[in-house]
Amino acid sequence: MSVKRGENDDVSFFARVYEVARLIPFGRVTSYSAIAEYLGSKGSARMVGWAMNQSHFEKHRVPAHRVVNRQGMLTGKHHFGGSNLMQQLLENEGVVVVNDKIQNFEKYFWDPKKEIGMLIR
DNA sequence: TTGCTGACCGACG
DNA sequence: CCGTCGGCCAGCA
Repeated sequence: MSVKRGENDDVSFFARVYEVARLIPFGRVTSYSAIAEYLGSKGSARMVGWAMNQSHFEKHRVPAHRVVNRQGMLTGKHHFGGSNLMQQLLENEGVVVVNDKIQNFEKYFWDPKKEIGMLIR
């Protein structure tokens, strides 16, 4: 009997990523690894990025532009139509981006493990 | 089933 | 500072 990896009782790994991504407040950003760590798979930041890639197929719009890498760099901007749309969206929310990198990243950083934990508490 | 890729991360030299 | 490598796991040929 094969074991299905990445799937849980009701929600798949991807669905969880989308769910967390939608919880990111306006004007806030987080990282792939932060989401991965929140989901219990710290080393699977790549899967979060892959999920973001597939997020465009989701009915509800996922704020993928609020998800960047550990350094606060817009590594996934190339997947937003090929232009600097990702940067435009972030700046529209008050986030300053210079040379594809978020300024004061720690200031805007939204840690799901921490923030959501405070909500449920 | 195997092998490769990928919007990442950390370690190593 | 820079390039390279291993680990992580889902999807695809």
